Amino acid sequence: MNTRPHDPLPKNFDFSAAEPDIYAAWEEGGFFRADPAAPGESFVIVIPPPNVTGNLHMGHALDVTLQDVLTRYHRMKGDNTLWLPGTDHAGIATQNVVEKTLLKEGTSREELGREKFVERVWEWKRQYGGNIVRQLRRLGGSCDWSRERFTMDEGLSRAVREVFVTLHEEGLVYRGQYLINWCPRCRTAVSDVEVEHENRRDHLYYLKYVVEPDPGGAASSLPPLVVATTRPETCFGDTAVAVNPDDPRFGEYLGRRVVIPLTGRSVPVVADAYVDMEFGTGALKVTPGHDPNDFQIARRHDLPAVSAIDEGGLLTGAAGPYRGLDRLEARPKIVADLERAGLLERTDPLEHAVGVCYRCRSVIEPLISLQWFVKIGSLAGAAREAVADGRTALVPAGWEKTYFDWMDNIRDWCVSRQLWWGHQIPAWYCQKCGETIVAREDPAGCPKCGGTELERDPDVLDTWFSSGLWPFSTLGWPERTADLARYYPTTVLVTGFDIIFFWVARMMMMGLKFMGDVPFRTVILHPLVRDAQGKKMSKTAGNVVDPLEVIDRHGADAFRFSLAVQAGQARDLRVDPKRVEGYSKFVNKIWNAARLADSLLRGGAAETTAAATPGTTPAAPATPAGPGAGTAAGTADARGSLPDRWIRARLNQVVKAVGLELDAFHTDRYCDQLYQFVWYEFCDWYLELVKPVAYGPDGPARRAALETLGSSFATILKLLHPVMPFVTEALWPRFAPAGWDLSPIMTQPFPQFDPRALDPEALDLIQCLMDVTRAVRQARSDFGLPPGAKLSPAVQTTDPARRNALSEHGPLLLKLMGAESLSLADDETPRPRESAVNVLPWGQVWTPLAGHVNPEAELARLEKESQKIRKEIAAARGKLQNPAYLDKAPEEVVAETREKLSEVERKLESLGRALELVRSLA
RNA sequence: GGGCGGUUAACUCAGCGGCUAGAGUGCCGGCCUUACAAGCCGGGAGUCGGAGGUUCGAAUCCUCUACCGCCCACCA
Repeated sequence: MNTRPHDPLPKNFDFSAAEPDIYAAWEEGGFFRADPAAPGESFVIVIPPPNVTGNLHMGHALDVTLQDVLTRYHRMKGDNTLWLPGTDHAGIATQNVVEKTLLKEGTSREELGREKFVERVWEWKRQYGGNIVRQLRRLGGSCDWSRERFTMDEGLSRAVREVFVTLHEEGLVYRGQYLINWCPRCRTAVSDVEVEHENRRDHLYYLKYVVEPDPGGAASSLPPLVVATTRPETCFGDTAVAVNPDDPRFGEYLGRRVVIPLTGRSVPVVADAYVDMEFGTGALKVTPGHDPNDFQIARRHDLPAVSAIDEGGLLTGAAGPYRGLDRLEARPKIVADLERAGLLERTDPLEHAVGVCYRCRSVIEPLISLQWFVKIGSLAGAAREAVADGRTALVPAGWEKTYFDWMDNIRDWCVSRQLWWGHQIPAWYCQKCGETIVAREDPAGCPKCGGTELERDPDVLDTWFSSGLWPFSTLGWPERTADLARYYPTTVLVTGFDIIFFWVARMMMMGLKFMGDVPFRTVILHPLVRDAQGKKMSKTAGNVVDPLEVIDRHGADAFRFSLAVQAGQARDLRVDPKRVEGYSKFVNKIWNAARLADSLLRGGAAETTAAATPGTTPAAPATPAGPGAGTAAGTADARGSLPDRWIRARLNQVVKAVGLELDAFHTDRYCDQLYQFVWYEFCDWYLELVKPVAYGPDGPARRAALETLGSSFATILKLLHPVMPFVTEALWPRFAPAGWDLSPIMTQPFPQFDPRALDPEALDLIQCLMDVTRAVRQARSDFGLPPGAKLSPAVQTTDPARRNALSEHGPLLLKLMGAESLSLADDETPRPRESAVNVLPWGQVWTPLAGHVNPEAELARLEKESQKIRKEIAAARGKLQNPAYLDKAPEEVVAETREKLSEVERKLESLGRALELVRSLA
């Protein structure tokens, strides 16, 4: 069993066939499961629970990808890693969905009754609730499914009840009659954050309130009081007209009564400083039952509240003949009637914001209602403090201000909802004595009067009440479980910034209150997903890109990579299928590099060339350690060939860099660095450098090279695994180290930086080989040398190390630059007459042009280059002649400038010689 | 009304006090070189939104300003 696959890799990665099998193997292997008893530092993420009825959208995909990258990284690092998944019951949203299907069936929740309806929702949940969870698996999410939770499962419901009762005991939960936000469509109260404001073009109506005769019965000589309002239909709820006490225009009206138009009812004129003299007419109709400001004014003046609009959004009996009309339909009728009665002075256009329900977009109706509230002051204060003092960090930190502003201006949280789907409020009312009982266990009787006729509060709690407990309720609270002890506080929360108030803030409050500690150390607020044009994705706009379709088309790895590489500090992330396609090429690149490496390691050439030599001993397996392990010292031979030394040194640098990026949660830079390195260094240079050796005769040198090839590719796969779990897992069996025990790559240790494995010499010399190769390629391209032209370039340099490297790797270079021979020259060597010159900091490259010479063109080229260099010299000299610069700039910077200056001066000198020669030809 | 973000190559973005401002895509020219044409090689391309200021040095920090976007908000 413990054998490597021997068959050649297929030409392409068949991700659609491989992904499900790989995922199933991970899951069956139990590799996602966390063990609180295991050693290691804890790394914990709780998933932002998607709605049970939901389908995977781009926002989830981004969220899950980022969490999975971090989770896989920390798991490989050896941390005790838990990623806890689950779903949210999503009160209104879910209830709406089920109600819609009932409607199609020709019935309704009212017809079914509460019990049957709730049972229907559970049924729905059982049937479709698994959808979203299956879809998370398609993305490769390595969640610990054994710990999957649902906000309405038994344990979490207990936690909700415990929290509610405790808060009630402490006086932090109360019930009362206040003006709240009401959605007439959902027929429930909603909290402040659930109201969104939309700017609308509307009208300001000027209504005449006729002054009532004074108590003596004499008709008033005062003209009618004109009041401006956007909502004439609420006038039936007016209980006063208010003016500013300092407003000289209305002094005579104070204390008088005015008649509400269309009603005959009269109300007092009161003075209140709230009234803005500048706005409208300076007189404000006071409607305490339907406006938050008016509600406040009414409290100050002890005015009654009249409800003119009911919970269905219909006008009440207070509206007389208009009773039963919808508030929005009533307005034009009322305006017409006012006009007819001569009580409408005029109408002005006005743009203002109206509140709408964030779920159904209906206009929110403020009305007075008996609801449950959470007293928020102390909770918000603690939550604010925890971010202010750094116990929890928001990333990017710019969000802190938003968070503080919200916490500072927060009002009590209305938590009761007139829904059936959710956690029913644990409150009972004694029908005999009216006592309210809030209890952990269902009460049998009234503790006050002993009455047994109790009625339970029909309302349920705001969905966000239970999600606010998510970081500890999912770990078993209020039980003192091993999970809770080990995994709370969680390490990082990854979510979109759109739910800072809804969710993040509430978790902060609840975590601090009930666990005595913050729920997470870091909150990563990632961008919101937009379409390719930057527009919000929405069903109505028709620009929704389905993540599952993208995965079907390009594979999960390419999709994940495209999300992770774009998830920087910006606020928008544009999902463009073309871009995903671009990264699918990267997956293909990796696959093909693997094909090459694999075929070489298996002892033959690629299968596209000659057949593999039968019986050849497979290459020595890769070493398990990271790059360069144990090779810091020793002779050149012991360190291996120059390309070997170089790739190990580079890989070591990359290991360090990407580790730092991931530790700082910069998945974008982690991805970008790997992309650059794998494609433009490993594939474009290293693999090309290895080929001649690998295809050459067998021997110690070849074997050493193959060993480096195998181990470095294995390292690359491990580095890529967090973001590209599938393709790396699929390839792993080919590159796993000796003693391979069938354990998957996801359980391998993440490569570690080796501070001893630096090799600046190798980096420098390979750079030199690259420079020469590029110079010759450039000359070939610039002068249009035919593809078959035989070139015999020369490199002029006196640097012994470089001369050495060039002569040693001459044959190798010839292939890369398509030349016939390469010769070395020194300062004494005369330059061949017909040749292109590339000036490098340490020498020149001469490429003979063999009849393709065009001295004028080259002259122009060299002159252009010398212009550029002159400018650089001037800049560097200017700096070094500036005493302020020498005085104030850091030493390293000055040293760099000096070095730079001598380099460009050398270059210019060298260029000067070249120019001279070309001029003599031209 | 208050706050936040963006403005860098044709497009999408990175860089956020010091290398000649980068990458991907696109574009132009040349290659079917035996891992990959989903590829290779070479190339052109930007007064870093505008105006001031701080600094030896600014795309980067400060002030003002223009446009685009987002969030919060009890002027009816």
